[in-house]
Amino acid sequence: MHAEQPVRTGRAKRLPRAVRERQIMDAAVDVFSRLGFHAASMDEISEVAGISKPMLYAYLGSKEELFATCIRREATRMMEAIANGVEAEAPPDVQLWSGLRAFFGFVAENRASWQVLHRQASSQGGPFAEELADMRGRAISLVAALLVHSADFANVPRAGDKEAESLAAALVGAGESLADWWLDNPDEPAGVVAARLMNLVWMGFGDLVAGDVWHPPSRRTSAG
Amino acid sequence: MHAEQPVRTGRAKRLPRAVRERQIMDAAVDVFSRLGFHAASMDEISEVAGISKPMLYAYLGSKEELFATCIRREATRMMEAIANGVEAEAPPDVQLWSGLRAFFGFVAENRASWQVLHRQASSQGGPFAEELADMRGRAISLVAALLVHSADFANVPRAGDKEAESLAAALVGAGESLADWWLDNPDEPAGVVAARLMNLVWMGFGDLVAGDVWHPPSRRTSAG
DNA sequence: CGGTAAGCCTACTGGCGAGTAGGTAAGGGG
DNA sequence: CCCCTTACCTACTCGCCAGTAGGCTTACCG
Repeated sequence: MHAEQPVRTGRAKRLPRAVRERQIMDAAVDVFSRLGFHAASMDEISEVAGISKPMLYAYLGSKEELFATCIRREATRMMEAIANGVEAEAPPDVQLWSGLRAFFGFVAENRASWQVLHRQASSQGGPFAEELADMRGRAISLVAALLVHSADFANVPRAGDKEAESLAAALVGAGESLADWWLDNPDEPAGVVAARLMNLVWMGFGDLVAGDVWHPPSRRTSAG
Repeated sequence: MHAEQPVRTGRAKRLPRAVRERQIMDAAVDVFSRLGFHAASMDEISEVAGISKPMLYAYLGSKEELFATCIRREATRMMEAIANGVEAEAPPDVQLWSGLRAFFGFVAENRASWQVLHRQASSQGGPFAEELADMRGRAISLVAALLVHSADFANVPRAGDKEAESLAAALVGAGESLADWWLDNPDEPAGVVAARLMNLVWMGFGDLVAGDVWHPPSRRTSAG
């Protein structure tokens, strides 16, 4: 978690704009993630950021603009983390596995980012939902493409696009939900949780209850 | 969807309390589902309900109480719909299948209820989250129990409770997410969407891309 | 060592919305 | 037919919060 320093007695130290903007964004993500868009006040954000309210407006514009900017930044961070984690040249199951691991790794180290993305953004009807739905749509498309590629890979007639997309939506939702559950039950490392989801979606309950599980290929990459 | 009559010119007709309370609850679910808790105003709810604001307070208490009551009512309705749909004496896969079908059927016919439950309630930090998390927890426990039962059924050493619970959380999340996706892509009937999720979680991608699919019992005879 | 611009502040306004005070109709039992 | 309880209303108060006006201070550049 972040440990913002709310010690704001008197005037704040003079800092270059870029640095302040970063601080403000960090504070905003923190507050939005805890309280949600409406319940969060610009006063509180400015306090957490360690500056006064007019600075918020001078640098980041209105509350809505600030929130949208937060979503965009955090969404980009997450997508990049996942993209960096995926082993693009590996077979489909390993691609999915590496993607899941990267996702849970990101959530583990960015709880606030995750909360702001998953809970807050999706429940506000404003222009934020677009921003968020857009990123979510890209994630779903990515997974859907992977599914279609899996079918090609296995020399099986590819399913309809709608079917792949709906399955991808279900998988993305399962990941989100499991991430939420994990925040409430943080006993186990990211890899274990990711492996569970991998087994669920790749093997299915039918195989799991029969004792068949999916294993990652024996470690070929030292990066693991 | 509901078609509330906002024709409120002058005094409302005199009605017994129970009937009014019902109308108010319907209006509240409608407005909360569209706007979320904070953005919804008591003025708008009273207007949609066709009565004046003090009646809200006289009958349903504060805004928070009203919201909590809405969640409780809709959650109960949904759980009952699912419980009625599940074939309790059937084998595990059929139980899961019938449960999924009941769930998607409920969502299809109660969009507003679903929105209020899934999006609004979970994102408010207040006492509502408890109400909602409670029901969601019951749903997850139910699914987890089904999973454990599946393992017993198949004579396989049962997995840890944590494992079953996390898998159940993933499944519930997949259902929620797929339901949301479905609302944006309402081309297909509930049964088809339910069948997709059933296949995903029971067979897994690994089997699906290999061409193995799960069929409901009526058609299973020809497959075996 | 001044001038100026960038960074920062205190102290307000204005509106929206939760919740209430206090009063008016309408049905129903005596 | 009259009264009283229950249903219902208009018209407020009051606090919170987004957004702003207008002024102070400090670093850097010439």
